[in-house]
Amino acid sequence: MNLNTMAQIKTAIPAACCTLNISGKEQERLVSMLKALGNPIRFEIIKFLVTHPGCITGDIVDYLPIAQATVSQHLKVLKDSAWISGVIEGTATCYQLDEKNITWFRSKVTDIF
Amino acid sequence: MNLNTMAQIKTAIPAACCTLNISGKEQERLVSMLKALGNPIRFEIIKFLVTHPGCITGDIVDYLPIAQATVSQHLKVLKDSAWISGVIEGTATCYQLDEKNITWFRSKVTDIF
DNA sequence: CTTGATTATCGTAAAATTACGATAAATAAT
DNA sequence: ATTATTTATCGTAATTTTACGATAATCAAG
Repeated sequence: MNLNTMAQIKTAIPAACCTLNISGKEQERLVSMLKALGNPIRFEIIKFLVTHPGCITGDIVDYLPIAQATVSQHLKVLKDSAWISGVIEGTATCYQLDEKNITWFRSKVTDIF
Repeated sequence: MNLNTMAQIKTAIPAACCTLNISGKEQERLVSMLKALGNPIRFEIIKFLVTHPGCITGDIVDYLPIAQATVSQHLKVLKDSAWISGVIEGTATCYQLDEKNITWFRSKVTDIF
């Protein structure tokens, strides 16, 4: 195959703006993170944690217009998808961004898009 | 405020790995895109379109293990969130990635994460 | 030990999503 | 004109998500 043929192929099948070169468990993990963040309340929680690292559940409950039980449920989704981690401190739980996984998310998105 | 005070603040409130500097309509748009992509079937459709640009609905239906009506519904979600665009060609519809919006998505993610 | 504070979980209701078959609409082919 | 092809939409069922109050569990404070 010479350069001319390559050029023809490039004309026939234009290069996409992204590769989406991902599969298997990595893809599942990424889709899970996308799904978790694709909710307005959970997105706000992540934003809040940027400016309030190590805050406790009650702080987030005070900030949001929804019930404590619902906030706890959203926190669980964010924890399960590895956006955040929680550290039990006495009777409270301190939450913070899971920087390692967020870095992974960022690099995966920039890799495949 | 001198450098010493700055250092103290930096110790007290460590810089987060991300800024999440987004709000309003932009945030809504991003959350909508995240939500749409946070579904295994729709993620597969986007992957398929990378290697099959301009393919028609029927091609995607053949590729996926779900009914035509369901595929059409997923395509609508992807269209509404601007991941893809469709061009009617006779009785068929050709779909392709919405490169402009995908580029916007990529740059927003790299901006705020 | 009792009380108060904090949070996760349970049970459940409401809303949204996902899925399908059937059908309609639009165009192409005969 | 009739028939075939293709896709979107409608109606609806099943599943999942989201939300809430009530409760249980855990620890701190008195």
